[in-house]
Amino acid sequence: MTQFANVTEGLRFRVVLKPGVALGPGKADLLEAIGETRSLTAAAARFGMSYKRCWSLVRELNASFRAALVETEKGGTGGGGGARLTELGTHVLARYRQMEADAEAAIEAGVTDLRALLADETS
Amino acid sequence: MTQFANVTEGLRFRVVLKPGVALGPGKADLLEAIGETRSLTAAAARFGMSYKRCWSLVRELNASFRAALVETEKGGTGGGGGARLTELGTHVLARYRQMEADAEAAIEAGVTDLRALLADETS
DNA sequence: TGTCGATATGTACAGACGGGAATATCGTCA
DNA sequence: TGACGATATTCCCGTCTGTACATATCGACA
Repeated sequence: MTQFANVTEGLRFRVVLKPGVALGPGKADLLEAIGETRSLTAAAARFGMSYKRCWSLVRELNASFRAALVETEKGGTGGGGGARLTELGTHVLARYRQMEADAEAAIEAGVTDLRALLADETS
Repeated sequence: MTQFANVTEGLRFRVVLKPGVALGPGKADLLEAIGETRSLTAAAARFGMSYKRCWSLVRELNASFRAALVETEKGGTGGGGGARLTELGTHVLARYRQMEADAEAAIEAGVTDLRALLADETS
């Protein structure tokens, strides 16, 4: 149960911006989910991720960039708090998605080639 | 000491060919080193990597593809054995390097953009 | 035939990662 | 003003990864 079924056959890669700072599918998906659910708890639940991990990733992201990508509130509105993407967060996410698509297109031929060389399997 | 200084400032990404099979900078560098040193021990030492880890990665690679990427001999010739890249191994390595370059070019603009948004640091 | 140097392999141990649970904090609303 | 629901934070512990150590194996060569 180390890794769930989230890793499908699709191409997954992560961009290392700096030795300690990387942006990959996990964080991107999380940002997206936060933007949609407007809640860390809900976003985490979507992936079966623990709240703690979700919050750790958000903190990491916020600390890595010059401004927060995710803004949170504790008490209040409606339920009792919430989260939302900042403008920067939205921008970063969009950028990543674009890079993802670009890179995928760039190495598509190579991936096809390499996959043909893999050992036979039922997959 | 979990991560050494191997992760430079350059762009590092890994290609996931199949859920369990990934090809990244580590394995590529290792393949390259094996091709040059013709020895698992020497290749491992080059990165300060333990011999066992080196051998595990090689085994993993060989098992993943339809044929071995690295061929080894136990006793004999000169010192007492050795290793070398097969034709397939050479091909796979070359392919990966090409994909690496292509992808890097494709997302270069995005990386530049995102890096400009990182928190200020001495790096 | 015995030595040497490399591959091949298992065992034990240490550290990192992540999960779970418990707890604190906060602000709106009934 | 008290309850609720969400964020925020810490501790404990199991799991996994990889290192270190030890050892087996093998084949050319002196």
